[in-house]
Amino acid sequence: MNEMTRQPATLQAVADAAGVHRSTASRALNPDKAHLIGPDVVERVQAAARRIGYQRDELAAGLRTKRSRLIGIVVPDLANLVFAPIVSAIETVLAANGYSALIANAGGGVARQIQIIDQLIAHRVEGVILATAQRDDPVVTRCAEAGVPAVLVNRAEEKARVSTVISNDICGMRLAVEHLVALGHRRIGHIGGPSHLSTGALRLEGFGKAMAEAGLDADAVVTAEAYTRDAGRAAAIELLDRHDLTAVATANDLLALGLYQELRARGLRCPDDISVVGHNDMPMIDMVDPPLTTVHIHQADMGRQAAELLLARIGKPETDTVTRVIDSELVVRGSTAPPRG
Amino acid sequence: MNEMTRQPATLQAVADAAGVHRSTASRALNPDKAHLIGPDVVERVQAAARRIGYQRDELAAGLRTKRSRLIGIVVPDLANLVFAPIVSAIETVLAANGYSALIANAGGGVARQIQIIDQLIAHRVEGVILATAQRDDPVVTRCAEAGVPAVLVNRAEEKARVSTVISNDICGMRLAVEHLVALGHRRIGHIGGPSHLSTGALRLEGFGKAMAEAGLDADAVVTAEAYTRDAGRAAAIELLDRHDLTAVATANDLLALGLYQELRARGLRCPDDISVVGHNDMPMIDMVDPPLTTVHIHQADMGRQAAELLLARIGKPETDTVTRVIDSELVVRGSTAPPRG
DNA sequence: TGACGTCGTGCAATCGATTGCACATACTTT
DNA sequence: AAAGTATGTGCAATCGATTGCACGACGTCA
Repeated sequence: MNEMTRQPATLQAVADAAGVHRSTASRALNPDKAHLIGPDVVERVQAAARRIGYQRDELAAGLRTKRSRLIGIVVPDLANLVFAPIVSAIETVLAANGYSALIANAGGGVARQIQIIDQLIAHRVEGVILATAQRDDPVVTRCAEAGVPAVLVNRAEEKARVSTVISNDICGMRLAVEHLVALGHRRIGHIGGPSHLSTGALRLEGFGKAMAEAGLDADAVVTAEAYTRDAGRAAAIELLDRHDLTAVATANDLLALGLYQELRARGLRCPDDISVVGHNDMPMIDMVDPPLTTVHIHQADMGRQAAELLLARIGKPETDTVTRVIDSELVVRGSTAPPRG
Repeated sequence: MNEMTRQPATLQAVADAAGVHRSTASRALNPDKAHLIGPDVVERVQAAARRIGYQRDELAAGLRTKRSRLIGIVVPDLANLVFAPIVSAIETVLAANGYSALIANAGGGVARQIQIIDQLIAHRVEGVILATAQRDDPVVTRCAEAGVPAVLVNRAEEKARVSTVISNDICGMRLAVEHLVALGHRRIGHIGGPSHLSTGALRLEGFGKAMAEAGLDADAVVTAEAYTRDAGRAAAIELLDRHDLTAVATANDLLALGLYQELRARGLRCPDDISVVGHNDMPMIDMVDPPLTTVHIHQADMGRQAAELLLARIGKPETDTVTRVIDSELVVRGSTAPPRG
């Protein structure tokens, strides 16, 4: 019950307390090497370690072993609800495997992102998970240069240079359109996400394909500047000014909320006047008014798989890069109904 | 343009490239010590560093300097929307000061939390920010033992051992009650948070005081097991079964949502039959049906201040512990109205 | 009894950067 | 011109843990 509060106990202190050399103590404390040491000594060292409250210094150990047990996670914005479940799931998997998560907001532009990734590299992260990927992402390039394994989640690059876990964006948007068509809608518009993001591009593609299959025109399309309510509303204004629609499929729930606001401002009612379908099924979106019909993506599952992919890669660097596409599902709530008349 | 991808450049390599000793290179690259070195040499070293793509190894540097430039953040659940803005703000401040955030989910019990904090300590975090504090928290004790500066955010301990940033829980709840009283409500109930959390205890206290000041009985009180929708609904069932109320003030928005569900199940309408006030004003809560009247707490501000407090403490360890109480504000939306009849 | 394994432990180098100290050079000062 | 003072660099120890190698002790077998 010593007062070990001032100077954290070092391995040398344990060794002294147990009357052995510090290398012996090191081995005794390492499950993988403990068999090299006599059982009685192992016991003695472990007892000493417990007694003086020894805690291994990951920093020092990492210097020698080149293993920081740190994984970097980069998200566009932690406060964005879409990413919370993904990050949470990633962290859980990492923790279960003895890794800690170094999480960074990458709000700003690409320059800032590079800066962030360099910061992570400086901490010798063993790998990174990026939720920020653009269709051609300089950050991925930077990771490759630095030899840091990277995995993409939620957003993909145009050509898959690294392992990636995304939802089936094309298929998801198809579900949305098919649902609207089945309800009897013909004049269907689309509020798309930024085109430099895979989600924006692929969901737009899915929209086009599904509309064509239904024999409908897909010309009522406006692209939002960002995945925000405000950008959604701005896009909605443009879309509604230019087209006479009975339904809109949006690339993202926040965009749908922006559309909600504009509908309300125009005195239009959802779903009576216009049906709306979102995308992502972010937390709480089931509580909005009206409850949003949306495409549910398995965020926790994506996060988990991304983490597992990265850990596998770290364990076996020559592993092939794979792209996992997670199917999404339509969740019908109150924002869609047959068109009037 | 060398292929530096395999072995990351070391300081020694920079020194060699610049034709100086590595200690000189170290100083030339450190803004605080660069003045010790000749301007021309500094220039030469920096050029060399740039040329071979040198990146300082925080791990190795930290070993010597005892500065990891890492801050631990512990939250109950990253996927919980209440914490997202707080964590996001913390991370932003840390990044601006050259620190990185090591974030951990502390879902499980106290044992798991201790394990997590030990993991953080093993990474030699220079400080931790805890959003998990119980009224008497063993994790805080553990930090004190290990000599790691800690700051509490959102939830406080009963006796302030470390600096803390919380919202004015008592006052916030008073605002809620006063609002309901002003509308004409007399029979007002309360769904409280877990009593081992400061938010639960203080908001309950605020409820009692405000009711007393209004000359009303504060006996319609039920405590929820946790801050979740399900626990809120369970508490709502008990509360509604036992009391005939016209309004309920809840300790948390999620609890209010649970109450919403139960009201709907019973065919009661909000605010026509029962008014509801939430607490926290979490993201998106303005979009629920009906839009929730709630007490807005300045989450980003709290996160920012917590981070600043911690950084100040790290810079100057003898700093006094302070408790910052951030005033909250009532946001009136659609879930409150005068009682009928 | 001597050669040879095996097993357990200690020694010392190593990871990469930082820093107190010593030393050499140049520049004042009297 | 000698002594004294900046000024700029190099040397080597240091942070804490890991690990290849060597060495001593013990046991076995011939």
